[in-house]
Amino acid sequence: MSTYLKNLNESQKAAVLHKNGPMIIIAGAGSGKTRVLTYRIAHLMNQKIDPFNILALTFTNKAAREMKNRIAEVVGSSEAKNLWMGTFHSVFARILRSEGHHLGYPSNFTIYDTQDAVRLLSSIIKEMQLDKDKYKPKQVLSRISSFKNSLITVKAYFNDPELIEADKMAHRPKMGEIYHQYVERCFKAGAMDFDDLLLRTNELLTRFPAVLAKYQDRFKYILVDEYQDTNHSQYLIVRALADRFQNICVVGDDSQSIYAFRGANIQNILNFQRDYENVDIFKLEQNYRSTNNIVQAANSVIEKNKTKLDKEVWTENSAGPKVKVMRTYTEAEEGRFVASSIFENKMNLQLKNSDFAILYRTNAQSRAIEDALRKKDIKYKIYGGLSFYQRKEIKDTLAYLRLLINPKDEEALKRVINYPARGIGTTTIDKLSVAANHYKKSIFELLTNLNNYDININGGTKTKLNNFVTMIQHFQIEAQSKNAFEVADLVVKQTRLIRDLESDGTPEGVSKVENVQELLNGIKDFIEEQKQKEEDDSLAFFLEDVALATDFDSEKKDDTPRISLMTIHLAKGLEFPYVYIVGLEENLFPSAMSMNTRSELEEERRLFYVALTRAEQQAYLSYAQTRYRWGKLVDCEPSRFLEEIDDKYLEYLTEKRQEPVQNKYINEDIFGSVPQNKIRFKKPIQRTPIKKAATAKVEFRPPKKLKKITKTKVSNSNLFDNNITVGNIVEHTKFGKGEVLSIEGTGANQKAEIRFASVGVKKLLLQFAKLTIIS
DNA sequence: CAATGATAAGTTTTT
DNA sequence: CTTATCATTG
Repeated sequence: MSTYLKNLNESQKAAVLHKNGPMIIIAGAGSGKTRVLTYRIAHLMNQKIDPFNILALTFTNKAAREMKNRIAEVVGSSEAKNLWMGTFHSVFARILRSEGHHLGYPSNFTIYDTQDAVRLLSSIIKEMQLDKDKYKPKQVLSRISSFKNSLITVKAYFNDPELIEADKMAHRPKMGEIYHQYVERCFKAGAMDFDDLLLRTNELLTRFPAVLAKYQDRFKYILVDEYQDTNHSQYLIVRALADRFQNICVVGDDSQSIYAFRGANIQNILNFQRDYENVDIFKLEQNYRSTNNIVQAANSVIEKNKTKLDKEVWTENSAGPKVKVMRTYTEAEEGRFVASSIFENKMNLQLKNSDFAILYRTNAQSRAIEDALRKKDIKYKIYGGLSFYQRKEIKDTLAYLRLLINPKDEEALKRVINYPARGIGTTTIDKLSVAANHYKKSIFELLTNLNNYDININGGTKTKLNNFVTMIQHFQIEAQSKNAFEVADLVVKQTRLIRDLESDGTPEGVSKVENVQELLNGIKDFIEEQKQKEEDDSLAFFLEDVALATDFDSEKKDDTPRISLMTIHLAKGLEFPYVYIVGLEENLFPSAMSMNTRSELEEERRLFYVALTRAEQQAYLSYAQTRYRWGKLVDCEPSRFLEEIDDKYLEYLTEKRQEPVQNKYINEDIFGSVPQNKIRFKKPIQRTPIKKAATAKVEFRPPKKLKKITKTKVSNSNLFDNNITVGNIVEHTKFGKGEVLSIEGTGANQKAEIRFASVGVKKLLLQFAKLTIIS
């Protein structure tokens, strides 16, 4: 028996050895799912299955890369290289490059990212003279996206009275027309958006039986990781491809389905046994990752969900410390708590930065944490957020490269035609855009022969336009003999893009120059890596890589160990010894946007489950009582998820019940005086009642407004007088009980001298000291 | 057409 | 508080 099988438990081994026919592996968090997938593929190859015949679809490129490397360790890299492995988007983008011509797409089609798509929609909405407040480009895009994910083409849309009616009711009667325009314009530009990569693949496989047969035949074994997060479009692709051999293996955990917002359909995993015949079911329920306290705490939360498959995650690991819960007054204090806790743990337990992760619900939360970490000089890395490739200077540089690969790429052209400024303004661009639509040609095509078309542009502008075209064409010619790095280098120099940034002089300008420089280095690295792997190192391929890259893919080689900061969504699939989950507050986590239906709330709960199960040794949960939102201080209630965890797995670092905060919630009347009897206690925020899950297909949600939260202002007036007096016994969150010896100063500067039992006499600024009067 | 300042709008989560 | 878009001026 092969050595790798010895590392598996019985159910893992069974899943690895199972050979033909449909199978589902329901893999609880931390149950060694990746290991099973890896060994299963390696095992297939050891059984003389040609890697060319194996298709493995993963959730991220990083997961694919890592799995490939691990397989290579078992079967050798020359074999592993031939596996078809990657995300749905990257694998089918590649197939569409060679098969797209059936659908009328060039092989060099551009992949529009979200920003490109939003910009295109903005211009369509503007051209149609629609009210952009009713037709918000981002909302329109998400609606179009859900159409595409459900395979509702423009034609299908207009054949469905219900959809048309729904948009009418939502005051967006022109939705269908916008959708139509959008699809046409993308097609004309030789561009596909993210959803097109899946939708067009479906179209390809449906309309061209020969193509379908070819890939059915090629992919004799298909494996899909994170199946719970596939959408309808992906589901259909898998079904079509697996139809011939039925050797389909899906792996997933319904409890970790967290991407419904982008069309993922949890029913795909729940219904797998109905979709295929004679399905063999494997359950991986033993958790190897976390302590028993973490496993049980997580179980106690996910139990509250109604929609789920039957499984019980358990572990033989030791109980470990309880999950610690911390309450703080402000988000800044929350940040300080996390930073000092990490600092202490590092010191006491001899841990590395890489042993820690801080997870949050929204990217915006990272700021307060960062500030605290910087003050403690703890090195960190933020994943996600504004990624490198989304920065303006990078997108501009890439737009030039995109344009010379695919001159029809209108969004790229609009980005760079006047950047750096060369005297071609919006008026000209609008005229060109209108003419391009009229002549059914791309703007670039018009530009190559301006005099053939009737466009009202004056001579001077025409010269400028011609110069631009000549420059791009020059790049195109150079690109035939130069490699991707040399071309990019030429572009940033000749377009004066880099010089424009350099002349800026501000610190931001300097960092932009560095970023562009880094992009060039990235291209260089890319070429070398691809050469080594004997794979495509063309500029076109680099652009595709970039379009589908996630933040994890652009990881810099950096020796300093750093703690990781990321959203919970990004943390899926990762694990860390110490995990801090911050911002456990109602309206933040669960998000205010997700409390309208049971299904949305259940997804938030699964998200919390994912967060908690990232931890191996110890999990910390924290929440703040006040937090800045849009620059305004708002009060927060602790998250319902905290109550949902069985108390016996928790340890509260602060008292569970929050005491009314002295000094902060005092009504300020118009005269600025502060009546003693007007101390306002926090009202519990009323929770949005849970409505029944919507059954509608793809509907716009009614606009939801963030509930107004009772807001009190902390001012620096005389608010701080009157409360604490000499002789009071007070309690401090850190120092415990103490007696007030004296008070000096007024207003914000008021200080009190207090003798604490624990630390002796301290002088504290009342404004900042967290004191509760006891007597 | 470009640069500057004013105002509005926005924070879920991402391939 | 930050970013994107708009309006005004040179």
